Amino acid sequence: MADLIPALQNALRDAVRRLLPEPADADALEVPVLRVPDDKPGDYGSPIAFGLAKTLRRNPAQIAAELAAAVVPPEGVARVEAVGPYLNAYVDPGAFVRAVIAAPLDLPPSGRKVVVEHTSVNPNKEAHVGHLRNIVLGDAVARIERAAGHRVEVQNYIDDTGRQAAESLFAIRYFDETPPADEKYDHWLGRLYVRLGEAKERDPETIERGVAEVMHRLERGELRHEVERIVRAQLATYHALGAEYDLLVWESDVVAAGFLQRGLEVLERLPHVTRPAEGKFAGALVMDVSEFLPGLEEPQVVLVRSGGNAMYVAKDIGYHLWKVGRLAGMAYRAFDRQPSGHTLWTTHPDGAAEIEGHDFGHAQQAVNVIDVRQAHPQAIVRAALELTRAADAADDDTAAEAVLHHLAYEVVTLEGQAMSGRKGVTLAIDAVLEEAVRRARAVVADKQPDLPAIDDVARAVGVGALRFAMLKSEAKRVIDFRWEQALSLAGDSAPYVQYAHARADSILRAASEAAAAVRAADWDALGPLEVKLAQLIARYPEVVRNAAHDDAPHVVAQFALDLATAWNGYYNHRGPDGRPDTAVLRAEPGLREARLALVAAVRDTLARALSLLGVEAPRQM
RNA sequence: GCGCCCGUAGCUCAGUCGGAUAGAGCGUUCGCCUCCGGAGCGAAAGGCCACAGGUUCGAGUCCUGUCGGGCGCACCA
Repeated sequence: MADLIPALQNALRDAVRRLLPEPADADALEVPVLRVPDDKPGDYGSPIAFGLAKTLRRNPAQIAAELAAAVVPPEGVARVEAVGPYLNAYVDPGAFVRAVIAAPLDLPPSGRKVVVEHTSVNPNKEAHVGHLRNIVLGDAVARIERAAGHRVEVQNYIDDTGRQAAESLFAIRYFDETPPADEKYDHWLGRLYVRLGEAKERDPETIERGVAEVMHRLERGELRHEVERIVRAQLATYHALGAEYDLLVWESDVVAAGFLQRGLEVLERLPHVTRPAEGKFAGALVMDVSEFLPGLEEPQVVLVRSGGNAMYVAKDIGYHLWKVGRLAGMAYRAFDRQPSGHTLWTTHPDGAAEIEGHDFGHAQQAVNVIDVRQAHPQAIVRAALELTRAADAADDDTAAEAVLHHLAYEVVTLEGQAMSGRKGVTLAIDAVLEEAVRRARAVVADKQPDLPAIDDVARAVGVGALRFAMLKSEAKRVIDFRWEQALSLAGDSAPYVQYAHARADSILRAASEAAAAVRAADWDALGPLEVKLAQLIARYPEVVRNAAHDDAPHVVAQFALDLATAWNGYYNHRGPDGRPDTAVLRAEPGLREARLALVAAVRDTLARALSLLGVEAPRQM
């Protein structure tokens, strides 16, 4: 609960003030308050006496005892007592649980806008398990940032002028094949791409010439329609995973909008960006990034080669200057209608500069979900953004604070092997999805054969299990993808949480069906078991804040597991006599209503946490 | 060589930005449906939190070093 802890901190601070020779010293005092371990008495505790022991030069346990005597418990706290050197508070169960249930789950709007870029798969083949982590992570981060009160725009960058797209498109002509009706377009293209790689050994000149020509056509935007076809096929996969986007950003449009040139003009005004007349960088445009990347052997980064060609980072910098509102001049139009009904927009040469109700870019923060191997180039983009911001702040202190957070996630290996598209050590997301849903369906059919919407449930469970497996541990952890582990339906998994949710919902359903004599809740009948559950629910806003601050979905996943575990434990709890003592529906009137309210809060909080991870919470499973 | 990340139970991972006797899942062993969903619950076993110093009343958490593993260090994208 939001205000109980500050109230407790204030009460403790007041007590300290009475104890100190210089009462003013207490004003700035930090009062740590934590939940007490399960085997210790009390609900919230503070180690405040430790810190005071030093300045007072006295035994902390003694100080704790004196503070306990001096403290005036705030509303909602029954009493405060010393437990050794700790100061533990017992909340008043009725008041506490009621307050937790009444507290809003939503965080207030921040007024900040965050652009989350993720997916950004090359438009030349089907997405594989390596991309899976990116998509799921990015999607969850977007949901979490939104829940934290920020305006969020999800961008998916389409590298339509790259070599990979060119190779795939050229392969169609080279092998002169037409896509089969029974194979997804991106899968078919991926196969041609691999075949072309093999054919290069036999016929290098023709292929090299052909690919180069396709690249030029791509740059001129002549093959837009062909690339769009690939992108649409890939989008079907992302949508099946539950991910949606706000805007596709095409590299050819970034270039056509002049962001490369204009970005370079912005950079050239910086003292860090120079054009050496001699030395190894003679004729090139370079940027000194030593301020941001200390310890580099070579602090100069080439932006434009001495031959005049721009490096890729330069394009990326231009793109990012637009993201944070330093450049404008892009055109947009609708691309697709996504499963939720949300329109997916795209940049487009024939689009409109203004779209009613949309203000693309102009973010205060950019989050880039890109694997850790890109850490270097990302740091360079970030350095460029920081440098331009610093330059602006010098003569205009209203310059927006724009920060780039590179969410660097580790790679996914496949059964211990490094993933490699070329070598064919790869696994398509579509195949994994199919298998996940198939396995989930078998379990659902076994456990709940009479379930009405069995296919929907199997999908929710299968996809949920997969997403959860990608999200439950930190991004910087290497994930080795293994079937039985990723699709586990037991233990630390989405189905475990979903099951807890469905169980709560089934109680609430039964209650509403039997709603004959509804009493007013008797909050005072609640006890310590309910407090433990409510304490977890009360953490939710803090969990969202922390997860958003660090762009760390695993924080939410771990919370969902904790809450589900606590709820399952409560549900199965037995009293000293060995009999269940937490029955909800069969509890006495009054207590029953209070418990029902708590169960509803459990269910809603579980559903909310799962939704932040993009995991559905079926009412039955 | 330089830089970043990781080292916690047999395996896979958490650990509330320094607090109480380090927690889960999987696996192993033993229990629990005359009771609201057993995809569940309870219990047992399993740990020099890589190692060595340091800071602190207090270190898995912060600092330094060592060892082991991963990744990155282009006028490539």
